Amino acid sequence: MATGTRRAQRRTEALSRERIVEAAVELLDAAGESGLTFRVLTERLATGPGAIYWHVANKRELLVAATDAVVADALAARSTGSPREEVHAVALGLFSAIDAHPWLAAQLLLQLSRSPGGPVTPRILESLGRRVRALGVPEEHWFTATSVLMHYVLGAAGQNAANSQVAEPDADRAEFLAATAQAWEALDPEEYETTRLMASQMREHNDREQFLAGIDLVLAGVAALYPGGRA
Amino acid sequence: MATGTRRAQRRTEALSRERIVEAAVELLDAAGESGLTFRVLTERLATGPGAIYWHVANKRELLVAATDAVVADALAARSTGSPREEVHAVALGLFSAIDAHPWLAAQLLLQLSRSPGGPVTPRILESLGRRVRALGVPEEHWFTATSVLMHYVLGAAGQNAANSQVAEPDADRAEFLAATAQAWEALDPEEYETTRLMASQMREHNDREQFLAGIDLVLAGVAALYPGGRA
DNA sequence: ACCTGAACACCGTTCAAGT
DNA sequence: ACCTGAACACCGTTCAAGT
Repeated sequence: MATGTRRAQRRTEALSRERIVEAAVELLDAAGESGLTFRVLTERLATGPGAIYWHVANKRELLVAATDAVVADALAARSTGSPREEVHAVALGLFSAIDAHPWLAAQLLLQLSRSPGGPVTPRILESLGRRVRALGVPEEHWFTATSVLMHYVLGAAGQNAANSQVAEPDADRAEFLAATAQAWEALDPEEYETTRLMASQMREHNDREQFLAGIDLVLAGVAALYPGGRA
Repeated sequence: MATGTRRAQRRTEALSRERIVEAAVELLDAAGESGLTFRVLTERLATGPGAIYWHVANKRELLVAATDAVVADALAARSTGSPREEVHAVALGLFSAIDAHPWLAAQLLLQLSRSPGGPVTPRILESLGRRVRALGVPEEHWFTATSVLMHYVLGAAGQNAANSQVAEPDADRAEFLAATAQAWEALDPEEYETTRLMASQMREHNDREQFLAGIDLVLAGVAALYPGGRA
């Protein structure tokens, strides 16, 4: 079940940027961002650091490439349906990818703000923006509507992923949620009245259904501001 | 204008957690997250690393404390007005704080997902959640509506902050936006048709007005789903 | 109780040298 | 063109020792 420690085996294949990125994703999946190290990567690929640096400029670029590879894969499936259904499909695709690769959320949020010229931002903007167009939003508001959608999708999916990130996917996930809810309920009743009341709501939250409720809230706003569209 | 290099001067005051956090914020403001180092911090405070570790458990805790201090300050002002106006005020307060402390965005996003039991998440949830309540949203939907609002506010503000982060606030900001827009316009016309069309929209975007347009989109969704509220 | 500072284990990155 | 591996500068953190 665990990714295990395979090393120095397939020395037959030559090193390539692709194989490096593939190994990077495996390391990230297995141990999170701190698990990706040139030392470990070097051992896994049975080479020296210089070999990796010949194919990749630096660690930042490697993280961008790993992120882009996973996102491209997550957005590859072409859905067909009403614009609303397609938005759901794209959002769930990203949700699932982040759930399967918990390190992805932080990388996406960082790269979105730090290097919007990189490959990842356009990929996500295009997938969502196309459906926003199809909803009948006027062109000058595409960017606003798409931005709201994108930030919610990534933020909420990231929050969800944190829950499964701890350890085993099932037992600890509920435990993590319960611990968070408890922390909120222990807050000062006067200063944090609303948060305390939201805690119970939060305890059984964070699955796909709750996630889509947020999407539909945004879509309701779109429909209200731009009537005549076809959701 | 620059924060400059003051060091080893005020040795009179004793070391305290407060002074350490204060110095940490200064270093983060001056040089971003990579500028906060125990070596530099140690020099600035004219002590050894052991002294800092006596007041603070580790670097993560120091970042949480620095983030919390800045956010608490940003949310301190009590606004009065319609729920919609108050949501605007809270959102702009966070927007301004992130603009003034560009490292804040990444920290908020990380802490939101990695440690929602920490002090920062409840602070933001409470500020926004209280106004969501006032909008007339039924209790079982407070969390959804507040989440959408929160993720958009932090995501969009973070994206905006990246623009001023580069160097000088004025000249380079427009330059950064233009470079991003150009990168998008250079994309493949078939695969990225919508992103290319959004590029021009994006070029003069990212100020307060555009930011608030996203907020109003969410509020329109709230009003549509829960009529009878008073925005 | 609070601080000192040398030491430890580790990191990303470079670069002369090989093939 | 592609790879090796020792070395460099730096990091967060620890801990015996001081006051």
